[in-house]
Amino acid sequence: MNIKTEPLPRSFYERGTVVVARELLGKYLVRRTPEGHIVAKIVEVEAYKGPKDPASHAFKGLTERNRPMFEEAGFAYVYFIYGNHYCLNVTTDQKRVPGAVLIRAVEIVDGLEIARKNRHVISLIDISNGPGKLAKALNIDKAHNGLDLTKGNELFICSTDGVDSFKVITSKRVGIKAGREIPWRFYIENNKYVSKL
DNA sequence: GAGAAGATCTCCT
DNA sequence: GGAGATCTTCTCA
Repeated sequence: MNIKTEPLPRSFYERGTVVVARELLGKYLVRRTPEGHIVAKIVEVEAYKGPKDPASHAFKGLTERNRPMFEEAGFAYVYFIYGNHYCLNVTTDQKRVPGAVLIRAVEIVDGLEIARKNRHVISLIDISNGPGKLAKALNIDKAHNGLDLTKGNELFICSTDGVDSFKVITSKRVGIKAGREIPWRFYIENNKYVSKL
């Protein structure tokens, strides 16, 4: 199986948020840094929408913070939370229709030494099995907020040539207080990098 | 301008 | 299994 170097096109992201979230599983997140590149397979995601989703940042309408969710699809939406952590999202759906997919966990397949250095942990799994962890491992912060993921620059997402078969598990979202009952969390079955079962 | 809450992680028991 | 860390953003006065 070979990883393509072409970023996914804008049209991939300009669909319903839940569909995009599901299809992002098994895709590869590529991060280019001065020290080298890191490639990470996406193994866990959550979908967040707009006015009908009480857990979403866009629930109460447009603010300066959630603006990327209302803009065009295929951009990074990075926000800072709990005084410690960044979370990486990908914007989806049509312009003015808020939507984003939170990338919750990845499996690093290349550039492991760089990621490990960013994280200061020994355990392989602990490097990237959570949204705050993977952002730190890939050295992603608010400087990447609003970055276009279809340009193939320092951060983008691409697919693979071969067929990577896996089973997708659907479950309820994690770490939120409102909208818990909506089953918009998706992950790859039996992947040990998934944050919680 | 102040206060509260938050899509989490880590350490401690 | 539980609580503290720690700061940005939003809301209200």
